[in-house]
Amino acid sequence: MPKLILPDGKVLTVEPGSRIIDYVPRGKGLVAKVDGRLVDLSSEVPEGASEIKVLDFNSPEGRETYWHTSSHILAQAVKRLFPRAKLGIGPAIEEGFFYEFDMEGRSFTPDDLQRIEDEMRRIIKEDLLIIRKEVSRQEAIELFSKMGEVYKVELLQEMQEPVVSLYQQGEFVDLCRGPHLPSTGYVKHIKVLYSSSSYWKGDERNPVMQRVYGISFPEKEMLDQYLKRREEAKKRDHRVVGPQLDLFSMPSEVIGPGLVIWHPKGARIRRIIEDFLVRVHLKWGYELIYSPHIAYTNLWKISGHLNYYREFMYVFEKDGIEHAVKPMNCPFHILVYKSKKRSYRELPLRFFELGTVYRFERSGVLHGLLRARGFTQDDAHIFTTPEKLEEEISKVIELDEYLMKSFGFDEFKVEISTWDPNHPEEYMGSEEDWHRAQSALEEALKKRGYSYEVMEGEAAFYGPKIDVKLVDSIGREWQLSTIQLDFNLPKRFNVTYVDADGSEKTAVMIHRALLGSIERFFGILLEHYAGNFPLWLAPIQVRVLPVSERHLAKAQEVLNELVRKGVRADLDVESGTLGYRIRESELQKIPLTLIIGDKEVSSGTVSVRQKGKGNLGSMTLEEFLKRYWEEMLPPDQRSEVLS
RNA sequence: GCCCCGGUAGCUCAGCUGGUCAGAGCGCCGCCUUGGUAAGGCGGAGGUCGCGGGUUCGAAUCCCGCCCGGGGCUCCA
Repeated sequence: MPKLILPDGKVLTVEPGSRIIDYVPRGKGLVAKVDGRLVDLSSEVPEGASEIKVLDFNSPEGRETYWHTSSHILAQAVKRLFPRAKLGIGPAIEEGFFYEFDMEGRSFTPDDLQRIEDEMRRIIKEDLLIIRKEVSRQEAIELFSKMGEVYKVELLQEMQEPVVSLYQQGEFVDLCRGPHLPSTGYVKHIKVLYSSSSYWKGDERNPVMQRVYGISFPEKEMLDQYLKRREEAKKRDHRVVGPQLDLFSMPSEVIGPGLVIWHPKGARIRRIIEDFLVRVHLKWGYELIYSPHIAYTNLWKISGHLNYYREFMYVFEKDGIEHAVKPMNCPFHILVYKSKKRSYRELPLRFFELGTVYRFERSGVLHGLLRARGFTQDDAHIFTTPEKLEEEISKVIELDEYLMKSFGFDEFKVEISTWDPNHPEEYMGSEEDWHRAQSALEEALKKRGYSYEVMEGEAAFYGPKIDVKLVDSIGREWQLSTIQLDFNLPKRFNVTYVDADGSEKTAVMIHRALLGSIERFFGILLEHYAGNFPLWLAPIQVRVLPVSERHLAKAQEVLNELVRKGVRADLDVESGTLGYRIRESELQKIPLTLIIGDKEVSSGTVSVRQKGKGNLGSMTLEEFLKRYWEEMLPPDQRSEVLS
């Protein structure tokens, strides 16, 4: 007899041929997995089934089904309001769902979206049964042709399957693989978020579709929380906060899109980050190098980049020779390596550069600091022998972990991109190279205790890679570090070393950028902390604030002492009430404010106010410095660091 | 690049069915206030309404082109 496991872990024995939903109290399950196959809750227990798992919103499949059904409700609502809308596709996405429509040149207004949302609520209230039907492909083509759903017909014509499934809820029928919730009433709290245009099948030669995005949850609180998080993310937007705190600007109308100007305070933070990176890399056995910003395009002809990268490069001609601004640093690092004959004894060699590169990204993908045209990579290339590869990867991961934790990120997600073993001909390098490299990556991660996901077939043609995503303070994921093996460039540039037996061998090359780009990382950091940088990164660590002009001299004295000790401090010389100036200090997100008035002058103390914590009372300047000194230093310069 | 939306003072935005439509708040400057832990009061300066062209007696407002920004552009029956 098949057994059925409810989301709460309860196990029931069930009868084949009976409906799964009959064993599941309403609200306790959304979709079922029969021996690993996802099916509708309203389907029957198949003959020969052994295990049926009922899934709820806590499972990825449960959420996906929930959102997928939500997208059908969205489509039904749009069809009711705009009968001439033609259906495109409507999947669940990572968070939420969308459905796209051909609106005959019309686009949705905010008012339309509200009406759609209201209609969706009505459909949910109607609690329409969702019925699966299987028909022949031909039958389906006829049905959708009759309905004028040309896109559905197109999809059907591209399909191979002789039988397809339809899902019907009330008057609405859609071509869909499913599974779906049992009825529209299973969806509880929905919100239409925004609309945008896109192309049918993502191809700009195809008709324009109008996409409507939405989200839904079983609990009101979940929806509220989601909306609050979106709101919070919007408030943290680095493109708003950055200029607000006077850190940087991007006056694109004057200098062009995708380029950054670093203002004094932003430049300070950047310099602190860069100095920290340089010290740490030197400590970890890297050599610091510099390379030029331009070179003959021929250099990238050798590297092979020019062929498929040319449209992203800034190319210009001088003296009849074509030059390019560098879109990457790799070739230069290789040239450093090749400047002399290398012995296996000196490997691994690690070259590090804060390399500023320019890439002509398509205008539509630019996004503040996160996707710019000019940016600086924390780029390194490691040349090693195959024997030392795994240990070297392990070291890189350890360094990555140290850096991320130093910047306040504790949660990571790791992916390994491997080749597609069915198409080895699409990749550079031998099968042996790939197996050794991929297992080196996996072993290194395992040793460091990381769980990871293997993305088969996702590797570049030139080698497998590790990508590290981190999770920020409001739960968003960011792809940052990348550690890539390269079998291609060492061959193209003939990167070799002399081995112990006197033979010349090709070195293994690792590209790695851990922060990715300083600009992008800075943007993420800014959003992660919502501008409240930790003390060691804060552009102004301490503001000295005299209560009145009488106390200015004393305040100046305190400031001088702080500056002499190397603390980044400034003096508030504004007029206005004390309350106003404290507010100003808070809004500027200055971590520490020292207030100096009559009491402090006479007792020789300072009144300490910490951002977010308020008034901490009075203490001597020495006590204050002792208390915060360590925190003001970069992580590698604190006394608890032993290495 | 393509589609949709947008560009008004340093910032956030109102005005936009053509005619006191050059406005508000914040910020800035000045004066008064010298204040004890997140907004004291009064006054003032500040704008080629993104740029160029067109329609009109008249354009921030309507039309066209360009520049720049925002949201998207298979996670996919």
